[in-house]
Amino acid sequence: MMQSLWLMGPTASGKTDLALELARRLPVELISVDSALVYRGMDIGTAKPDAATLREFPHRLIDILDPAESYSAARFRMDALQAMQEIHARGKVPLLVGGTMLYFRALQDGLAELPVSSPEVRAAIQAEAAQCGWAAMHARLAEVDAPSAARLHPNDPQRVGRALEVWHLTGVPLSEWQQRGREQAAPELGRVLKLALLPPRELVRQRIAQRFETMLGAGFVDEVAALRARGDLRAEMPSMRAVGYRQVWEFLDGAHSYQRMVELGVTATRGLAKRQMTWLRSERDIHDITAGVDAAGAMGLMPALEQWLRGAAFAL
RNA sequence: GGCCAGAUAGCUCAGUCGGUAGAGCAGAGGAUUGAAAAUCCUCGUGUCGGGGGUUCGAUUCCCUCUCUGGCCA
Repeated sequence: MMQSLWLMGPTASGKTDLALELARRLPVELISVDSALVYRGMDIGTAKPDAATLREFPHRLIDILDPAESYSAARFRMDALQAMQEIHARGKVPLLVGGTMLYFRALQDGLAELPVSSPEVRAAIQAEAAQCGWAAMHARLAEVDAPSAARLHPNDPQRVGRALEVWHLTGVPLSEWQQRGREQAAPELGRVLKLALLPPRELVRQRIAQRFETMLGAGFVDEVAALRARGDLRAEMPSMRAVGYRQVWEFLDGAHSYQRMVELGVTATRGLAKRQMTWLRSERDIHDITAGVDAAGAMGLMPALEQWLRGAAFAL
């Protein structure tokens, strides 16, 4: 039976360092669970492990997409399951590490069978909304899919738009698709051991501010400038909406001063960490190992963790 | 030293023709099904700078003090 180790935590919680330490010590192979690390050329602002580290400890699902493309929870689910199978077949244990909680959730609980997004339909809906406003779009949704309209807030263009998109694409309301149930919650997933890193909020806030300065010192602005210079990327793309990238992009547009950009970037990252912690609070069966790492450091924790994993009948 | 303008939520400010005040941002909590580092929802009692006066009642009007800008010496 397949088994896997999951390491979850908000941004700047030390996930990467701990994952690398685990990879050094245990027969695991890494899978990234991160909606921004998938993009090539987005290295500094995503705090991606450097090239040498990635060579020594290959991560699946990093650098698999061009920033002009978009990824999705559903694609992640398929990609991750496949990577896990491959790693398992080699007699290793997949170690999934990351902070994109929707991806973890999709992997664990499955997703309803839904049509893939259509850029054309999506653009049409956007254009329509620009004309009549999202309140009207929400009202329109209520006519064809009352349950979804009731569930979704009129001010949530992303979800209202998606619900309309599903309707246009299939003629079947999103709520009905969802009612038909999620696809099998991946029985092949097997045994899962979830570890969580949840440092105190204040510490995370501090580290985020520090790290943002470090990123800037490492050439973050140049990185975004280079992406911009390609000419085919737009601020609305999922890749360029990533925390930090959006604020630097706006700074390069002249929308705000350098200092203001730093403030906005740090604040946006803190907001991200907050939302990640909200997910984590409702996550079932997680083992909070923060205290262990703090007390002993990743190195010191390892023997205890290794022993515990074996004690938990985890075949390593 | 004189004159003028300010002093209201952690920050930037609005406002009360006198009936003890509200936005944005920040912060906190929550949602989260092919964009998720996204998108959205909820939450605001604060000696309205200190003191005094007028008034039934002052954050609002008057006096005074303190502080901060600016201008003049």
